[in-house]
Amino acid sequence: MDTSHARKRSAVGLPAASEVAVALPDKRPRGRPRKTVAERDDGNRRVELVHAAARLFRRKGFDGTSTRDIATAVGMHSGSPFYHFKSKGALLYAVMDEGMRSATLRQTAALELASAAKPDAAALLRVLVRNHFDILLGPGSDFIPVMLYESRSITARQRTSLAKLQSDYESVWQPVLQALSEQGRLGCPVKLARLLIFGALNWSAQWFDAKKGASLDELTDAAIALFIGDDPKPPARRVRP
Amino acid sequence: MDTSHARKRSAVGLPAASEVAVALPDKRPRGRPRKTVAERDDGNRRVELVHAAARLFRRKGFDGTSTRDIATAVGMHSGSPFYHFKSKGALLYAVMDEGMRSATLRQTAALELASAAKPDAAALLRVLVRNHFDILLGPGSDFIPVMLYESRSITARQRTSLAKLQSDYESVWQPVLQALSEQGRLGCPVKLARLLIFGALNWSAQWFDAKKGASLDELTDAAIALFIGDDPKPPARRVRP
DNA sequence: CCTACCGATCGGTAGG
DNA sequence: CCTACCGATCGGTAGG
Repeated sequence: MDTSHARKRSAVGLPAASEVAVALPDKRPRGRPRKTVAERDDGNRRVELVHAAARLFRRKGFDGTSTRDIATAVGMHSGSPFYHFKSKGALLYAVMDEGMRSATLRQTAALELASAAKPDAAALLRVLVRNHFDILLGPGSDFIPVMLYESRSITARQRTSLAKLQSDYESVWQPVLQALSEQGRLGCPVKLARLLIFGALNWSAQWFDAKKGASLDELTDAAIALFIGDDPKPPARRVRP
Repeated sequence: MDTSHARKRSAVGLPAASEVAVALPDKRPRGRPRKTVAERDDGNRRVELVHAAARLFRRKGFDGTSTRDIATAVGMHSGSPFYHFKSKGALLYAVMDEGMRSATLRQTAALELASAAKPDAAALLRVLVRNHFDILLGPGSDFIPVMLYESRSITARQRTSLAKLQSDYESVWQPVLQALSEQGRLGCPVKLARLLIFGALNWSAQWFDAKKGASLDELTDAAIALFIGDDPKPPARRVRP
């Protein structure tokens, strides 16, 4: 995990004009030192911006975050984010796009891994739910909450693109829910079940506190038990004695 | 339902200065006509402001709504809302406070009404869920969504007051959930069940569309079936043949 | 990516 | 509740 966006540019930049005093004699290699290729500006300043934006958009909302806030968070000056993104809205969309793609990839991988054990549908749902909680509440989990709670601020065109990504994410769940429904363990139509279940999970972003209350494992147990009943499931494993 | 906030004040106000030409001779009863007592300004301009604020805060968010937007919505000029509320944040809190009090009152009344029939806990849960959907998605239902999705913008002190009101609302549900839990129909601890159920319900504010898809009755059936299983429940009643 | 800046908008207030 | 206004802040841009 890259945490380099914590450094402040100004701390290693040129001295302020006021410190340079009058005019320097015209030596050749003066001014801003040319960066050796890919030394500082290896192009993932863009990635840093997206991460900082995700964190701030989540904490203060899109409208409550200024592009200056974001610039400051990565040690840039106020106009510089617009060198990387043509607008504040483009930054928001980048957060959402990255969040959705990464979430779908993680779920697909988790499902593939779990499939080796020939699990039943309930076990697969458990995998999806547990992963969903991790995506939503785990470390560095600002992207999906922003996606969920700031979608009001994207354009119609962006909304269309995002709907495609959301549908990709849903389609990972679809066969699992379908199987459970056919086993009579869902209690209501698949489509409504998906919406209600996503709601129950997504809402946790509003109240979950990693430092107290249930763990993500306990949360997963509770959700599965609530949705598909008290069927075969491992005894509640508690980490602390 | 009062819809008078749709009228524009300017349409019945004084002509603009440019239309009055030079100086009028000093007749006595000129200028703004004195309103007969309680004719226009019967003090519920405040209520209109809260309603307009609720609608706008929901549609555009707190930070995305200007006090000028709200003033315009009720036919006031830009500074006038501050005659009724000392700040924009006070308006937000008024929306949330009103929303929570009204929700708790409605649920308490519904529960009292239903209790006449000596219903079991599942039937009571159905009443609460159905009412919750109505509060959240029915006509004029902007207050609770604002409360749910804009709480980031209130002060710590306001948050404390609001927590009390939220706890009042939860305590209406508590005995019902407790009873279901004791009957072994909940599948997980009451506290987690409440959080997950509220999540499933509250999330509907993000996707529910009154003009298509399930009705509130169907939604209620689905939610109950998902949470407490396929137990005694009336056959799904469809309005359309 | 910085510097310097622009026009627009915002919450809020004084004084009537 | 209106009028007239203020200082602050905002997204964004030109020009380097």
